[in-house]
Amino acid sequence: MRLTSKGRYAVTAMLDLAFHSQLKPVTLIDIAARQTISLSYLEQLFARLRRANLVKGVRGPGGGYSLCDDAHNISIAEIVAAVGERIDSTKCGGEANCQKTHECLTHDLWMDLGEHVKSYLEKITLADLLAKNRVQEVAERQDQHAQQTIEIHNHADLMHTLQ
Amino acid sequence: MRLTSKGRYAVTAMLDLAFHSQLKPVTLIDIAARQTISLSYLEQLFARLRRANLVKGVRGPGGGYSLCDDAHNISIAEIVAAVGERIDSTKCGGEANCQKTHECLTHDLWMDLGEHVKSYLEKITLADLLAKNRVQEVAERQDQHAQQTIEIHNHADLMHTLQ
DNA sequence: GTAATAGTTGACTAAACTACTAGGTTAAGT
DNA sequence: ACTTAACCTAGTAGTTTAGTCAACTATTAC
Repeated sequence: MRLTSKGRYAVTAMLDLAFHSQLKPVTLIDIAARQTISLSYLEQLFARLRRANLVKGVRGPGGGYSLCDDAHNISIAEIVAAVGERIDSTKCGGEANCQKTHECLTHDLWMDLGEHVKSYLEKITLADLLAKNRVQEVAERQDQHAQQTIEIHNHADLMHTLQ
Repeated sequence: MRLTSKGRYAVTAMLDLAFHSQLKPVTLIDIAARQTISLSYLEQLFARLRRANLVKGVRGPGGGYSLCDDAHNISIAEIVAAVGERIDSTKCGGEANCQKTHECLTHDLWMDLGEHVKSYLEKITLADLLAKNRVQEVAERQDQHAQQTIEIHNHADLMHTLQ
C-alpha cells in the first residue's frame, strides 16, 4: 500500500474542481494557486484523471477542467486508482504467489487490509466531502486568500505597465 | 501511508516466531530460510523490534529470538509501527499545517483513513493470525520444505566431507 | 489572421527511500 | 579455543517521488 502526495494532490484537486466548476471550467493555474500544488505536476495528474474519464478538459480562453460526472458518483477510490496509487498491500498483488509458488504466511492479512481500505474509500464520494462544514470553511478561506493573491498580482502588473 | 515489504517482513517474521518459539529461541537463519527473507535485512528489522520490546535475543549456540510477550498481547499495529512504517496518510502528520499555516482541503479525510487503518491493525493480534487454518497450513508446508532444504544441505556437507 | 489562452505531451532530474550486501564485533555455549 | 548467533555499521543499486523545462496543439477573442 502506498498513499503519497500523488493521491492526496489528486483528491484535493478534484475536490477543488467539484467546488469551483459548477458554472464554468476551472484552470489548473487556479487550482495550483489555491491548493499550493506545482502546476506542472498537476498537469501530469490531470492527464491520468482525463484518461480515466473522471474529468474533461476544455481548451482555449475560458477553458479549463470540469468533472465528467456528478460529484455524487465519483468516489475517492476511483481518483486514487486513476493516478496509480496502489491500495493493495500484498507482495504478489493478490495472485497468491508471494513466496515463489505459494502464498506467504501473511498473505490473507494484507488481502483483507487492502479490501478494507478499498471499500472504505469507495464509500466516500466527492459530494460527501463537499457537504462537510470543515471542507466548506477551508475552501472559503482559500478563495479569499487566492483573491488577495490575484489582486497583488494585478497590482504588480499595473506597476509594471506604468514603468 | 506506506506499507511495504518492511512491514510485511516484520509481521511475517513475528508470526513465524510466534509459531516456532514455544520451546526454544528461533534463529534468524531459520526464519530467513522459511520465509525467504534476506538474513541481513531481517537483522536490521529485529534490531528495531528489539528496541520496541517486542522480542528478546539470546546469544550464543542454541540462542535466537523469542517473543517478549504472549502472542495475544502483540498487535499487528505495534509490529508495523516498530519497524517505522507510517500508517498516517496526511502530509502534516496530524499537525494540521499541511497548507503552510492551515490544514489542507482533504486533511480530515486522510486523518480519518489513518485512524481507520490503525484501529483495524490494532484489533488483530499474532494469536488471531495463528488461530487461522490457512496460516497453520502454510506454516506446516514451510516446515516440511525447510526440513527438506536442511537434509539437502546436510547431504551436500556430507559429500563435501567425503571428498 | 494573429495573439492569447489553456490543454497536452515527453524528457529529464534531485532527493528520498527501499531492500539488500558486506564485513565487522560481542557474548554465550561446548 | 572454537563455534554459534546476536548485534552493529556502512555502503549501494535500483526505484519512486515530486518536480522542472520545453515544446506543441487546439480554441477563442480581437
